[in-house]
Formats: sequence, C-alpha cells, structure tokens
Amino acid sequence: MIETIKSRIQESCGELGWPQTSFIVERPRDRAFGHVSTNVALTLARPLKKAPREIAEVLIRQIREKIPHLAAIETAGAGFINFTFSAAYFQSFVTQIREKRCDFQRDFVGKGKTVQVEFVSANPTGPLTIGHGRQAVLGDSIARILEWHGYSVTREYYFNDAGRQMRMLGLSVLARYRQLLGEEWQIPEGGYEGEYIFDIARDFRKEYGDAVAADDLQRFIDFAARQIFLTIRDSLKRLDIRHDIYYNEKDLYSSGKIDEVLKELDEAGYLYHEGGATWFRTSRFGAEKDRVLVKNTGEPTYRLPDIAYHKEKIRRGFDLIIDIFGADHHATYPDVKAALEALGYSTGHIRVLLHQFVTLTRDGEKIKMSTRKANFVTLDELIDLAGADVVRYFYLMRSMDSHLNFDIALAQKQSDENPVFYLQYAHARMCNILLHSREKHIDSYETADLSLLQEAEVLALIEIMIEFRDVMELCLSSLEPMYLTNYLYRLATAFHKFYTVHRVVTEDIALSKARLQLVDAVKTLLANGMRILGISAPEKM
RNA sequence: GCCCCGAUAGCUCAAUUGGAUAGAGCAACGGUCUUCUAAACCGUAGGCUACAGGUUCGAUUCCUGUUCGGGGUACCA
Repeated sequence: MIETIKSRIQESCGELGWPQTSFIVERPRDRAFGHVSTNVALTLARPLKKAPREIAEVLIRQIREKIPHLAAIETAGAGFINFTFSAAYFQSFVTQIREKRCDFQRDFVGKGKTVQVEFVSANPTGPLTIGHGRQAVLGDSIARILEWHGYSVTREYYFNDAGRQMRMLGLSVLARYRQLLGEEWQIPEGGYEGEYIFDIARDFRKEYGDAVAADDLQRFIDFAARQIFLTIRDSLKRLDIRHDIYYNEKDLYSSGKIDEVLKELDEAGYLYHEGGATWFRTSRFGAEKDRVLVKNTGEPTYRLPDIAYHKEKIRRGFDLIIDIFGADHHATYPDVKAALEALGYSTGHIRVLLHQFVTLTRDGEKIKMSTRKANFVTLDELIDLAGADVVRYFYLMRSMDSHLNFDIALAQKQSDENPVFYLQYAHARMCNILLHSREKHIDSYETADLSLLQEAEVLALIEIMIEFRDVMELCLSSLEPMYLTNYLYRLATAFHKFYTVHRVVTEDIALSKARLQLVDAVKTLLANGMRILGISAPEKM
C-alpha cells in the first residue's frame, strides 16, 4: 500500500507539473494521523514557494480517486497528508495470511543467490563464552533472515588448531596431567587456568594412561583441541545452530594458498623486508602504519591467513559474503580489505558486521571475561540457567551496536517475567482458543464473514500484521534481527490486548468464526517470526 | 595521539534510518479473573534525549567540538 501511494503521488505531481522531490510515505506513530502519512507537501514547499498546507490541498484533490480502499484523506499539522483506509482493506489480509501461511508477504529477492555467513569462528582453546554466544545467535538468525528471503546460505566456521595459543593449551593440559600424577608442574605463563583443563587432563589420562612423555606435546594439543571442539559444537547445537562448513586455517597452509598470497602481494610491489620480518604496505591504503605479515621467526601473523581465507571466499563465488566479528576485531578487516584490493579483487559484496561486547555482571559487579583466566561464565552455563529460548531471545533484543548488559542474577530471577515468555504465551493462548473452539463444536471456520471484524483492537492487530513485510525488508537491509524481535513483541502485545477485550468463542457463531480466522492468522504469523528468530512456539504453557 | 561503538525515565533498552505529543519492560503505587490460560490487561508516577554549537519547515536521529564509558591501535588471535 505504501508503495502504491508513493507511486500515485509521483504520478500526480507529474500531472500537476511539479518537480520530483524526495519524500517519505510511512505509518505515523499516532493513529490520529491516519494509517499512512506523507510529508510530500512539506518537501515541495521550497521549490514551489507555497505554503505546505496549500500544496497538500491541491494534491489531495488530484489523488483522492486513485487510492483504493480510501476512507479518508486530509491534511494536518504543518502540511502532512494523512490517509485512512476502510475496514474491508484490513479484513482482506486475514484471508491472505491464512492462504499464504509462512510465505505471507515473502519476497524471494535472494532467489538464485548464494551467501556465506561466517560466525563464531572461535579457536578450540576453551568452551564458548557469553560473548561467543551473542555472535552465534546473531549469525544464525541473520542466516535465517537471508533464507527467508530466498538466499541459499552457507554457514561457516573458521578455526585454527595450530600455533602459539594451541601450544599454550597443550602445555596447560600437560601440567594438569602431571599434577594428576602427583608431580609438581606449573601452568606456563599465559597458559589456560580454567577448570575444564583438569577435565581434559583426566580424560586424557583415561585414554592414554600415565606414561605419556612431556615432550609428546602434540598429542596433548590434538586431544585437547578435539575435546574442546566437540563441546563447542554441542553448545551451538543446544541453541539449534549448525554450521555447514568448518574451515580449518591449516588447509590454507597445506594447499599453498598462504604462499600464493605472499607471492602475489610481492609481485604487485606491496611487500618489503625489514628487521627479518615481511611487511605489507597498508599505509598506501590509508592506514596509519604498515603491518607485519610474516614475523622474523618465519611465522605468519594472523593477518596473512585472514587475507588468504578471504581471497578464498571471493574465489568460491558467493554473491554476498558476511563476516560477523566482535568489536575487538574492528582493526583487522581494513588490512584484509586493503590486501584484497591490492590483489585486484572487488570487495563490494563483503559486509562486515561488528557486534559490541557482552558485559557480564553478577550482583552488580562487573566480571571481566577471559578464557585464559578462569573467571568467565560459559555459554553452556548460561543455557543451563535460562534455557535456549531465553538465551536466543535475549541476544536478539538489542542492536549489535550497543553493549549487552547481562546480569546473571537477573536472568535467573526473571525466568518468570522474561519477555520471551510473553511471545510464547501469546502463541499458546491462540492455540488454546483454536482447541477450545473445536470443543464447542465449531468444527470449521473456513467460511466466515470477515466484515464482522470491526473493533479498534482487531483493526490495530491486523494493521501490525501488515507491517511484517517492511520489518523483514529492514532486517535484510540492516542485517539486524532486533527489528523482528521488537516487531513480534508488538504483535504479541496487540494480541493480548485484543484477547482481554474480546472473547473469541461465544454464542454468536458467525462472529466466532470470523474471530477464529483472525486468531489463526495471528498465530501463523507469530510462529513464522519466532521460527526465523530460532525461538520455539509452544502450543501449551 | 589516532580509529570504531555507545550515552535517551531509578535500571535495561526502543523510537519504522530526518517527522507531528520521545515509547516499552523491570522496579514503585493503584485497579481487573464465576466465562477461550492473570506468564495477561488497564491506570498513576517517572525526561532540558550527556554538554555546546551548526545544517532546515522539522534533529534523539545528520555535521563539528567537548565530556564520560567500552573496544582497538602487537613481529597476540
């Protein structure tokens, strides 16, 4: 409808010989301003050198007959034009939703296109933290939003089980293993001190016995990485998150892709050697200073494989590439981008999403999270505490640009009043009504007189349902699932209000049937939205 | 120093990407269950949108500066 009005306005302005301006057509906050409102007269005031209200009056006369379902059109305020539609317009959507079900207002703009979403990508040095959880849920829901729009999505996890960090992990397990054998061994400086290292050491001992030599470090590393990786996968599975591809950084080395990138950058004249290290001229791309790609030890920095990996992503031919990183990674991508451009690749189809940190508080006190030190709460512990639905919902409640404050005590205490239950309760209520109608021997409400749907609460509810398309479009363009979360909350609110005021199943069979169709439509839409967020929609609570 | 994010009700966050009287939840106070689930609904109270300028018909939103918080600025990842 908004699109229709917009093009009718453009058409009418043309007929009146007025210039094209950039104006908006939107749903106003306040119902007193109609169902749809436009500021076009305000934007025309300057070029036409006339009062906005005067322009609005002329335009209204020109456009009135062109808008279907129009009940009223008037000018208000500084010169806004407000459109009000007939009830029949809203009623028609109930039928539409019930026919299209999950495809209501779905446009497959991504049909035939491929997109890769890389997220989590934690190295197997410890269990997933609450910070990883945010990224996991965000990434998965973004993937679901893309799928709903018809994209073919590859969920990818990039990890590294080699290098310095893994050596520290191996040494830490070794130390705990030796301690289990009653020996004096210290966790090395910079090692991992978490309780889970003990568990791994115990399992290791069970598997390999007591006689593993200290210089067999690789065996400790491999065992620990495998164990940890399994727990990471299990944690994600609990949130209904699965990756299609686990991309191992090691493959970039073994396949020669690292060397290839170095060679290409060198040939293009972007590399130089200094102090035994290989430097990349990032300053040519506007960076403050150049970066080291290969240390003087011969070991690459993390930037080099990152570059090779992204080159590989591009080579694999995705139409869209989405990287989700924590805020601490914001400095690395510009270097990757610079390198890709140096290699002659276009990076326009890569979108990097940075989410801010999760701040954890317990009893009002901030907890600094670190995997290395043991003072973190794991994602698993959080799921134990609050349940998968609550955890997913909580992560999707706010924009990724803002810090997430997570009070553990509150999450526990609030389990009764948590907003996710508000949505689920609305869904369960609707299921119960439909069930109840059958008990009252209203077997079928397939045919109903929808013109009976007239009350303010009913029309308000339908009006919100119509917004679904805009919300999904916004989710797609911004890649922010939060818009859907907030929308579903508003939908649930509108339903709860309707429910409180109007009884669905009554002696009035005709009215009951019309309302049952309405309830069925709301239920369908709510369940669809919850599925996209990855939150379950229970039939009973 | 430089770069990124934030600052809105006592607390946690919204505000349809520049619109009309800035909204929810929690916390406080009061009201609504004989009828489809009260995990709900209604009401009261709570604000110089961090501060100072600018842009225009119009700014929480855009620009500049300042202050405060978070994250970067590694031959750590």
